[in-house]
Amino acid sequence: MLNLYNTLTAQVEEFHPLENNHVRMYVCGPTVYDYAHIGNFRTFLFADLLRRYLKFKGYELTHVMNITDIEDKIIKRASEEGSDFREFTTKYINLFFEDWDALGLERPEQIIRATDCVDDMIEIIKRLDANGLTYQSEGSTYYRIAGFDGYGKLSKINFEGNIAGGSERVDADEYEKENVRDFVLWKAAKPGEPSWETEIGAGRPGWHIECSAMSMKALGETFDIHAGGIDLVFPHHENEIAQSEGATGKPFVKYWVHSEFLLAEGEKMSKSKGNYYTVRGLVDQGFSHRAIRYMLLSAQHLKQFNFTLEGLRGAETTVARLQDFRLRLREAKCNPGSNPAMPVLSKRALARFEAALDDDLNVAEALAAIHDFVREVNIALADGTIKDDDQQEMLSVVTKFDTVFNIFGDARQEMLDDEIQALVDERQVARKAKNFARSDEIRNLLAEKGIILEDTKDGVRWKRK
RNA sequence: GGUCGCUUGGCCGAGCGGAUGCAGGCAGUGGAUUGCAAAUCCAUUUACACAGGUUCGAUUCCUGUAGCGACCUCCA
Repeated sequence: MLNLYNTLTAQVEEFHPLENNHVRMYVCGPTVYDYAHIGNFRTFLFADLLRRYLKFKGYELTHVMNITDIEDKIIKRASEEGSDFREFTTKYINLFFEDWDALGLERPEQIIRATDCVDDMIEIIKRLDANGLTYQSEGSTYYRIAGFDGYGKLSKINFEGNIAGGSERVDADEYEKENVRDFVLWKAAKPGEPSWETEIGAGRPGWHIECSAMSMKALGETFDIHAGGIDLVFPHHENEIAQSEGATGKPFVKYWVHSEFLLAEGEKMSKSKGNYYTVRGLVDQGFSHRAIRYMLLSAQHLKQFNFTLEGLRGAETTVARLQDFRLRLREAKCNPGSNPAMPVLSKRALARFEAALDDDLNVAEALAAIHDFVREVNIALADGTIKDDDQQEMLSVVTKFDTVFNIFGDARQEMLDDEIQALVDERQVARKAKNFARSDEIRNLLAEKGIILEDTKDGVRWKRK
């Protein structure tokens, strides 16, 4: 049984889908005005892990993600570039999914652009209006939070002792509002900005309305899981609840799950501090996507996690070890038959793996189960105690682990080109003849070409640096 | 100003009131293995921020201090 910490109830709860075996999940996606950074991807990788684990548990899944493609920064940057905002955002959406795919995330069943759902937003605003939860001011439409009883139930903010704008992040662009915490649903059109002609006037969507519209359109008025970064709890998700429940009168989401912030070199990532990392920036430095994936997944989502380059170097080694392991296991020449000790070993590893992830996605413990399994199988491979049938079973265990983590890499062995193969063969001949001078010479030569050799009892193996 | 979280060995990170594992990974060191390597395996170095308190016993609970971080309408 999967247990998850639910921000709404502030406790760990057993997960039960609302509808039989079908899980409906919504994840707040990117705002596309720049390259995504690794902090963004921590959240998406967390959602990917949850997604994959739900499927591992046998649930059917409908996972929806939005793309925010209309917003102040987008408008500003697009106009600085002199491009249409739609073209501008399309460019960054494509770049975003290049990173997404390279990091081995599965695509959600539906990906929706905010600007493709303007009609749905208007419908919700009209319903809110009918329920007396909106008011107009200077051409914009606002949400009146005083009219919604449950306001604050997610973030549990004590509004009494709080100073609106106390965070120094004051919005300079203030409109006339009845209450400082009221938020805009529909912003009045301004000259030079994109806008839509609608029943409630010309304008563009507020930040929060898109997620209510898209999630309910794709998943229904009540669904199972809503995920996102911790910073979205307030005000974004609080306001989504106000909008959705204010419109429908039904509970919006059963389980709210949030991932904590990623720190870099011990501090909040920021461009000015020089600890700001993008996926492609790290790849340019020679790091692999798989190591980045491993690293960002290696700490539980409710913990702040400190990203360091040293740690990433370590992840690189770890991930190479896992890939080596899978390859070695696949290629091992085992004797026929089976060893009854082996299934015991894999059952124990899988049980530990699942128990760990059931415990609010304790990835550290799940990875420990994987690493211990790898070591135990390495020993069995060296001893020759692993037989043909076991080999297949062990490989399928690895595959099971990997459906959730996707960190072992591709076990397919590519072919060497003829010239290199000839060198490898020549070296084998030299070794048989105990001509080690020539043998080492060839090994060094291949190393320069980026080919690392391993002499094993089953023959020579090679891999690329 | 209000609310909250974290602090574990060189680094990243689990975990628990003491009885058979002071996880796991990375780095280092020593060893096994290897023609030598690589890979693998084995061993291993003052670990639980600081000061009090509760307890027979605390790294694990409580209080305070310090540092770091989060939210209080840009933010994953």
